[in-house]
Amino acid sequence: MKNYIKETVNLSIGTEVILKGWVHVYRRMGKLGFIELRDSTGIVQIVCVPNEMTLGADILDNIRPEFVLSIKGIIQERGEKQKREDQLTGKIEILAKELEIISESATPPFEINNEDRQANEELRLKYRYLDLRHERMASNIKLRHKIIHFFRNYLSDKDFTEIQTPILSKSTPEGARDYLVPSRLHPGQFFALPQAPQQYKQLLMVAGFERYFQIAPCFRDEDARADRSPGEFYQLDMEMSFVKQEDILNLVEDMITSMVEKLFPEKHFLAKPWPRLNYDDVMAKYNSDKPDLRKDKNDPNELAFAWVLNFPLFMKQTEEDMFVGAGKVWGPSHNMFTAPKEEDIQFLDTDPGKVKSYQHDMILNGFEVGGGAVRIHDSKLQEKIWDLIGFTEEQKQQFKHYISAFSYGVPPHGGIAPGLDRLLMVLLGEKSLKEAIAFPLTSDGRDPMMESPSTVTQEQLDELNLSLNK
RNA sequence: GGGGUGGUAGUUCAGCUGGUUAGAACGCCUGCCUGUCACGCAGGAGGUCGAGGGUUCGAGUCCCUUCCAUCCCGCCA
Repeated sequence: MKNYIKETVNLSIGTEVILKGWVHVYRRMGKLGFIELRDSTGIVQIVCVPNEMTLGADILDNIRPEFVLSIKGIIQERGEKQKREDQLTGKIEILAKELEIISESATPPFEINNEDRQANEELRLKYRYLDLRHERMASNIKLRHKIIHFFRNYLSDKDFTEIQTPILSKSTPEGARDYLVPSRLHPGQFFALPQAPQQYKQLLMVAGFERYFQIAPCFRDEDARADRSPGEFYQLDMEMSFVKQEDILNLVEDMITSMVEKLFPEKHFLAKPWPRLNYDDVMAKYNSDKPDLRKDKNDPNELAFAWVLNFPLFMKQTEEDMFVGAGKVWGPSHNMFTAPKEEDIQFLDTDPGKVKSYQHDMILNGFEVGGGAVRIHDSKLQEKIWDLIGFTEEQKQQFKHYISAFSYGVPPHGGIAPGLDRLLMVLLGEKSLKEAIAFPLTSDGRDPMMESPSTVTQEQLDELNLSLNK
């Protein structure tokens, strides 16, 4: 076994340790060698004095950055002039006794130990396994883990059950373009990757789980933006039964607030509790449904969370929108399962544009970091909504499982799905989602490291009954 | 699909109204150095200036074509 570098500060002077890790920086002072050794927990200085070494003194000339080394040595206090108060291990160093090269490294295409000089994004992604060695990137990915860990514990303690829903799913006429997966066993038929586990989580409520969550991958075949990954992204998908909108907002607000206070203690909230704003007011005042409410945009630690409520249930469609039902004026402003406010149901027939919904958006510093709703749990009302947005009988048939399920006792339910990537990006103060994701795609949906997407063999295509037309 | 910006050394970039052998920093290689920590010192290698064509006595620089990157719009219930 090895010792972790962060342990060395807690062990007493004179303790023998075995450290294994990467050469972060190597400085040669004649016969002396100073290695800054890096492992997953930190960096410590190794002092190599040939006279003191029983093994490896002869290889001091051969050491290069990013070599993997094994070092046996003694913890010693640094001389007064050598102490570095700003570093975790700055008061100590390791006097090497034995040194071995475990693995050599080619010269990296960019510098690992210099965060200031950043290579361009495509090069970083091509060598992502090296880019992730940068302290900032590693720290981002570890924080992502801590956030997910916090949410899991928080929700588990509140009787939520984490459930995995299928990745191979069904194409339905929802908002975004689907990723399709051809079925080999059923020629001519396709799975779709889920845009969100929307129907599954509602069916889990029908099943009686009452409280569900999932760290859910979502797939949408749309072009990227700075705050929108191409292809896939992760949401903390949640759904609860027997709740009102108020209950959902309170629970999520407490969860996010607690997480931020624990993991980002330097951050401060512009307002607690979060403001709850009307969609109409927000649009009138800011001309955006996700306004940046910060008072001081130069303060990197200011967090302006807010809820946006009372969205219209429908939006007028232009001909080009054509959500479904060609020629129909109204389309769902969010998703078609969102419940209308009870007091507005009377307007469904006469003035649909007037109907407000139980949609709730969570916004932060100008980003939408989560959205959800209280759902329709009355199948008659659901069918009425579908008629209004112009669903054909054929389209309704694609949801017959859903209507069928809703005939067997449905609890009132609702939920939300905070976007993990985007939330993390804002909390980290990063300008790109890619800084919050271990292996992101480029903006045009490629992976320069794996070189995906890629062509496949004719045999694979034949087996799937696919042919490519030029 | 439309628009903006960019492509020069391994990396990040400079290179003026076209003019000798295309530069800097860091990285890399060699040598020296027993307390460095942005180590230092001395020396060195490294370039199809994205590609193709054109204008010109002469093109990294101007023009055309094309490829690539990146951002925005469309799109994203």
